Amino acid sequence: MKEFLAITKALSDEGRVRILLALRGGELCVCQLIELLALAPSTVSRHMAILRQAGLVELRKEGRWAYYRLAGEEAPPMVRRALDWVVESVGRNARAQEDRRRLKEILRIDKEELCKLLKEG
Amino acid sequence: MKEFLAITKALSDEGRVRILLALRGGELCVCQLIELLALAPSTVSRHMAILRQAGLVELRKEGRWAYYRLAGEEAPPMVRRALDWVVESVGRNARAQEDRRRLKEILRIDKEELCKLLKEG
DNA sequence: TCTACAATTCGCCATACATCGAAATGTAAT
DNA sequence: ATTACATTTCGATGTATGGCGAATTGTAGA
Repeated sequence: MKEFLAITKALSDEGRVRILLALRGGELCVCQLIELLALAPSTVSRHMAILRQAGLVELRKEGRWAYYRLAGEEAPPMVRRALDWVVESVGRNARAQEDRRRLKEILRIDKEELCKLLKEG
Repeated sequence: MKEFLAITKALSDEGRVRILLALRGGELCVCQLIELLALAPSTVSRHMAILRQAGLVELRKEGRWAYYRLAGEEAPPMVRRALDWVVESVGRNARAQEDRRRLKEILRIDKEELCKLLKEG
């Protein structure tokens, strides 16, 4: 029950749901999610910790960068079904499509460049 | 997205999840849920309002009594899948089984009798 | 009409959570 | 070694949420 509630709580924030949907296209760097959601780095980092604690996303660290991806096939059925449910329920949402569009643009920018831009404003 | 978040928020409280699982056996009166969860009537009523707003349960009023049941087949797929997910994830939980046992006993008591007992404490 | 009563709504309190900026962490480059 | 920098952790603040008791609502019976 605790694990289940960790998932439902993780899913009960719009920003975190948007993150999960954005990760459908493959792993993303934290700075890319910061740009997408327009939130403070500390806030996004906290969101990722919550998603990770719930088992919904996995982390890969490479140098200074942190890449997050959706939980894989080996994840517990409870988690897999949660992710499927999210995608089927809000994957075609207006907000989700807008994010998809913006994400394409964000991915065009080099990561290093993107981080610089974030600092300036 | 708003409807989806209404569901995830509704599901992110243990008491409300227990209520949904208890309703698997068919509709229940509010006083029966009060007894099962050992919460104040006002609290249970609020929980039911949240579940109803999310579309997860339906209400039937009969005289002074209010009966709640799980959303039916005609409910949106998002809701149906949520309920299926809940049942499959925590339906066999220890807490859920204990509730099932206690619910059997509660259902043996006449509703009028049960309400009287609740007043006394 | 008046009373009893199941359920709901309201007002209040304590706790949990989202957010931010500042400080800390750890890695890469100079 | 030192600096630069992506990310995380920490501390503070405002808002949301769960809980209760009191007051309200609406229905059934006296």
